[in-house]
Amino acid sequence: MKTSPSKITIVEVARQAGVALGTVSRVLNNDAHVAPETRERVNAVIQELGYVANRQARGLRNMKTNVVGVLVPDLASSYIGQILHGIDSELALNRLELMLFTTHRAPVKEAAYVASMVQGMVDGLLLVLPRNFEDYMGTLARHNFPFTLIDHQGTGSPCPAVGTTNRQGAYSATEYLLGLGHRRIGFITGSMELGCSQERLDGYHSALRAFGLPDAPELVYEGDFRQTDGYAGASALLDLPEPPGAIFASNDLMAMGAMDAARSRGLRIPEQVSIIGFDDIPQAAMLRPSLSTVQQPLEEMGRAATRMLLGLMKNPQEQAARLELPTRLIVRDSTAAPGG
Amino acid sequence: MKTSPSKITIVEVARQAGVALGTVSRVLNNDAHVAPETRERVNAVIQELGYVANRQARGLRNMKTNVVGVLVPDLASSYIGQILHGIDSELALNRLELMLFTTHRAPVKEAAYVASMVQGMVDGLLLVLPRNFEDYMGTLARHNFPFTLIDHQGTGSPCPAVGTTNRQGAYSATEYLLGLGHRRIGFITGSMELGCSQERLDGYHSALRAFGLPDAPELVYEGDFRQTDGYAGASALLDLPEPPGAIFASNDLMAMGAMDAARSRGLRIPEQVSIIGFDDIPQAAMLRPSLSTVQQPLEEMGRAATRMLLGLMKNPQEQAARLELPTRLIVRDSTAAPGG
DNA sequence: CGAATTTATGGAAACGTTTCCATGATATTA
DNA sequence: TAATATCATGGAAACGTTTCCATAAATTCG
Repeated sequence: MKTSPSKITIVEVARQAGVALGTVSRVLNNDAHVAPETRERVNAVIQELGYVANRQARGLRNMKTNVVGVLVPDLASSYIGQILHGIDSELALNRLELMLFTTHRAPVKEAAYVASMVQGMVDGLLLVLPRNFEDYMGTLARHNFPFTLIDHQGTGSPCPAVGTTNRQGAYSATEYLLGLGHRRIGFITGSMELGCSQERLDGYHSALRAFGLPDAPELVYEGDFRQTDGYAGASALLDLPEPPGAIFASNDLMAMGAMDAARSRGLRIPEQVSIIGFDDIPQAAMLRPSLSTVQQPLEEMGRAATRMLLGLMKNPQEQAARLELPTRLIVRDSTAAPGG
Repeated sequence: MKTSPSKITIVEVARQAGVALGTVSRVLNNDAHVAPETRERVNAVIQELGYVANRQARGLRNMKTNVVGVLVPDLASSYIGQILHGIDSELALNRLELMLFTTHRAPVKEAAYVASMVQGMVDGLLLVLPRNFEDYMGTLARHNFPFTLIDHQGTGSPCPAVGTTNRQGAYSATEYLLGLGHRRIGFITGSMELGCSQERLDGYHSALRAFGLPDAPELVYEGDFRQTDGYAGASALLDLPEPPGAIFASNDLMAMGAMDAARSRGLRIPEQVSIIGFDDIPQAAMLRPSLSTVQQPLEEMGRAATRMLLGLMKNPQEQAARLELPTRLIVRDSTAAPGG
C-alpha cells in the first residue's frame, strides 16, 4: 500500500488505462459511446486505484453542487430531528448531500448569509420553521433559487411549502373531547408568533363554536411550547373558580407539564381531568398514563418537502404549491369522559 | 433590478473596477499588496454587484473545501442535537460549514462511503458515537485524513477523541447514594456494546466495592437506553424479595421510566425510593420530582472535538490525544436518605 | 467495392478561483 | 543622481472535471 495515494485524478486513471481522460469521464458518466472492452478496462483501473471523482471540480464544471442546504432554527428538539431524518433519507435516495445551517449562526445579516449560499454553495434550500423569512425571501426569488418551506404559514405570496393540517388536527382533538362529554375545555397555546399556533387555537375555537358553546376566554392560556409553560398554564386553569375538566395543550411537552400540574394538585388523570397534546413525540406513548395526542407526520413532512424541492430543482418554472399533510388523532389513556 | 444577476464572477468585478482579476482576488483575500484606493474601489464594486465567491472554484484551486463532515448515527435524540449544537457554533467561529451524514444512509459499504468523502468532499470528519469504526479507521489513517471521535471508547489504537468521565460520573452518583445511607442500590445499564455503558457500570461497581459492599448481581438490570427499559428494569428491581431503596439508571430517559414504574407501584419518590439518572437532558429539571442526575457537557464535547479537529487540520502530524471532559453530579429532588 | 453513415476516441476549451512571475512605478539609500 | 530595494498590478498557469469538436475506424448500403 502506497503511503500517500491521495492524488489519484482522472488523468492518472487515463494514463494507466491507456486512454484519453475524456474517455474516462465518459465511463464515469455512463455515456453510451464507449466500447464495452474499453469501459471494462477503465473500470478495472478505477477500482484498483480507488479513484473517486473530485466533487469540487465536477461541481465547478457542471455549475451545480449536488448539495442541498437545510436551514433550521436549532437542533435541540426532537421535533427538528424527525423532520431532518425525513429529509436525509429522501436526499440519500437521490444521491444528494445535506449541508446543515442553523439560524442563530448569523444573527445580524441573515439575508447576506442566504445570498452566499445561493451563490454556488448548494443547489437548493429547505427552510425549516423559518421565523423571519420575509428578510431573505426577496433574495431567493430574485435569484430564481429553488427552495421549499417546512412548517411555515405563507405570508401572502405563494411559496412552495409543506405543512400539516394544524387547524383540522386541533378541531378533531377538541371535537373528540366534546364527544366524550366535556364542556369546559382548557387550551394552552404555543408561541403565538408562529402560524401553526394560531391555526391550532383556531381549530379549538371552531370546534367549540360548532357545538354551540359560548366563548370562554379564561380557558385559554398563552404558552410558548416549553414544558414549564404547560405546568404554569394547567396550574392557572385548574385554579379557576370553575376549572376545566379537560386540557388541550398545543404540544406534547406542554401536555407533560400539564400532567405534572394536575398530579401535584392530587387530581387523577384521566378520571378527574383529561389531558391531550399535539405532536406525538416518541415519549408520549411511554408516559403514565400514556398521552392522547394529535400526531404530526414529521418525517413525512421532511420527505415531502424534499421531493417538492427536487422537482423545483429540475424545473424551476414549476408552479409553487402548498402541501398540507393530514394530522391524526391518537387516543391513549390520558383522556376519558368527565367523572369517568 | 436585473432579471438574472446570477452570473457575477470575479472577472466581471475586475472589468467594472477596471483592474485585473488577480487584483480582485487579492482584495478578497486581504492580501497586503494592494493600494488602499484600489481596494476601496474594488470593494465598492463587489458591494454593488452583490458578488460572492464561488466555493467550488475556490475549493478546487485551494485543494480544500472549508466544509467539515459530521457523521452521526441518528437524529432523533436530543443527545445528538446538543453535541451538534456545540460543533456548529465552534465551526461558525471558524467560518466552516457543516455537512451532515447519517450512518444508516449507507448500510452496506460504509467504508466506501467514508472513502468518498475523504476525496475532496470535506476537509475533516467528526464521528459522533461511531459504532463500527474499525471498518473505516484504516481508510482514514491511510489517507492521513483528519478526524476526531466523539464519545467513542478507543479500540486500542490511539485516536484523537473526546469523551466524558463516565466511570467517574457513575462513581460519584453511587457514592452520593451510599453517603445518603443507601445500601441496596439497583442499577440499570445502557446498551452494553457501547463503551460508555460499560464504564458507567464499572463506576457503580467500584463505588460499592470502595464501601466494602458485596456484589449483588440481582441488582443489575441490563437495559438499552430506552424509556421502556427503565420501566421494565425498575419493575424487575422493585419486585425483588429484597428491593433496592435507590435506583441508578444509566441515562435520564430510563430514569423517567423507572419513576413511572415506582409510581405505578404506589411508591413515593424520593421518600420510599430514590432515583438518579445520567445525562441531564433538559427535561430532567422539569420532571416532578425533578431528577437528580449526572451531567454530561454535551455541547462542550462538540466544541472541544471541533477544536481538536481544527488543530489536526492545520497540522496533520499532531499527536493523537484523548480528551475526557468532567461529568458533574446534579442533586435534585428525586433522591433522599432511605426512609426520609 | 466505394460512398455514406455510425461510432469510439483523442484533444482542447471552459468552469471561477488563487498564486506565481514579470514588469513598471515609486521610494530609499549611497 | 544613479543604483537598488520595495511595492502595486497585470498576465498566465493551474486545480480536476465535463463536453464539444474533430478524426479515424468500423459498419451499412446501393
